[in-house]
Amino acid sequence: MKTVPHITDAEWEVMKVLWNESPRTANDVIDAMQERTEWKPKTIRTLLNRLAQKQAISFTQENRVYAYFPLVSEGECVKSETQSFLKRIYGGAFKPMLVNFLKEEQLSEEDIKELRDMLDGKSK
Amino acid sequence: MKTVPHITDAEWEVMKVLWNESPRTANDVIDAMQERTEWKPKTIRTLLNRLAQKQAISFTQENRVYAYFPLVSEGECVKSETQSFLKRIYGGAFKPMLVNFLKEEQLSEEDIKELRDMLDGKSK
DNA sequence: CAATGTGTATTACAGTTGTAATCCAACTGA
DNA sequence: TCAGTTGGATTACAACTGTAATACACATTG
Repeated sequence: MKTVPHITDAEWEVMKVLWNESPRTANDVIDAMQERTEWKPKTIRTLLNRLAQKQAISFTQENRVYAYFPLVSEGECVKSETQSFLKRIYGGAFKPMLVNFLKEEQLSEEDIKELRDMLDGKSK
Repeated sequence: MKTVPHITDAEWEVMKVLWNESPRTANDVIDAMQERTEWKPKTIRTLLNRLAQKQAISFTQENRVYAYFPLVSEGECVKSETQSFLKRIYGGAFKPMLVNFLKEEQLSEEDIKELRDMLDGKSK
């Protein structure tokens, strides 16, 4: 099973941009990021570098410009982060978390219906 | 709404011990921890100190010995950590996460039944 | 009372993370 | 050709984390 590198909070924002569309040049990423954050361009370049170092992304070079693209899928990362979250908070057990969430969160009538349909799909 | 301090991975293990039973002396905590981790006693004391500093726990003094107890409940912390997790991974939306989980995770027939019952309880 | 043990307080130290600034090489326009 | 601009590489730096070790103060024992 492929292990995905650990992606930090700040890095995650950059990944989202690349998952959304790629390849993108550093400047494209910077533009996209500045619609959602206050980060300076230099900061975003740092994050791109770190992500490339840890092989979460890579790039192709076109003249002097790099175009970045993800090496790991959003699904993989979500799964991996979820696993460690679950492990930390709930000792790894999935159902207790669900139970807790369902207790705590407010869901619309449609949400509930949708979830129930999914459960129906799961049961044989 | 009360804000809980951020509790790190390592600190979380200590909190679990105190949530499980408190107050406990440092040595009690250390004993309990050593059943589950390899951490040195000094390490655990450091974690207790840091937790006390950030007011996640406090202590009473009995002669020269401290007895520690949580200042924040497990529920609060779970909720708070879950919020930031959700925000980071799913942009804060709860249902997409559930949908994803239900797709990914394998649940027993009883689990599914239990969840369905909970959903029934939620819908008016 | 002196040495030893024990519990707490202080200090250590490297790796990670957030958040950039500076340096350098190449391109571009005058 | 020279200076400014621009993209990338290197460096910065403090806070937070994991993981302790050392120092200190009080208590106990011989």
